[in-house]
Amino acid sequence: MARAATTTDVFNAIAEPRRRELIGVLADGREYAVGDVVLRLRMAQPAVSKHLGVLRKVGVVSVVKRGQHRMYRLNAAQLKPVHDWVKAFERYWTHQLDQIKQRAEKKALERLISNASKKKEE
Amino acid sequence: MARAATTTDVFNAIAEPRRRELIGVLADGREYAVGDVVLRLRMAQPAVSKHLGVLRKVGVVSVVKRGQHRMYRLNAAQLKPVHDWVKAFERYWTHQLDQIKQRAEKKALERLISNASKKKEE
DNA sequence: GACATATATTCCAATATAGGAATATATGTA
DNA sequence: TACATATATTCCTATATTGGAATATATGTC
Repeated sequence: MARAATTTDVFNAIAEPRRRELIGVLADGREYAVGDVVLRLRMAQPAVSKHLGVLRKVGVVSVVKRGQHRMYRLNAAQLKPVHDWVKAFERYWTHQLDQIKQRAEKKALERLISNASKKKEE
Repeated sequence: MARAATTTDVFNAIAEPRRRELIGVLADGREYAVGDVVLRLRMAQPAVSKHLGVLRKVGVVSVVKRGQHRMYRLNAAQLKPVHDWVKAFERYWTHQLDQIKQRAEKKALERLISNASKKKEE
């Protein structure tokens, strides 16, 4: 089996950094024509069209035609699954200094143990 | 250019659902041998080893040898970039009912406008 | 040493990609 | 109609992937 298509789900779609940049441009909630994005990101037009196509397929952006322009708008709600998933790990880095210290000490201890066992094994 | 390697960064690494499942197993912060994960997820052993290898390369898990076992542990802090990125869009879905209503109305209005302009263009 | 267990690595196949270049398709305008 | 603008699509190439099967590499135990 090959790697899952980028259009499989949001996780695959946002793995590509250019697409995250695209989303960044649309992040203010306003609609943008393809050309606007091309100018802002200085990306080739076909690249922008293709990336927007991927984002559209997973529902992260929506399009409406207006004259010869296609106006793209962010559909941020589709990013929620990513947020939900990663939010579960929030506590590992939000808990303040004392926690960080605790973890540093724990890590140092683990390193000692790890090194000790490595030496034994070599 | 081909798609970026899965080991390029966390975003690419977590795009694969099996790897998110792996992370899910390690989510309690305890360490697990490869065999433990194989049993829990009923995945083939080589698959587990490979996926853990990817996660290790991007720093999401760490390993220590212990006897014939390799104990993997989650390094959740490495997931922070994902959290930071997606957190910027939080407001789009966390704001309560009245906000959702507002958005629905806005959307309905936009749809009217969009349809109107579509009709003009056809 | 012989054998079992735990894990990693290699080889294979099929597949989807991203970018670039060229081209096609609308649409607007004179 | 002819031309310009905006956008999408097609074709190309190089590359990395995932899973499976087989195999290699520790390590533990008798």
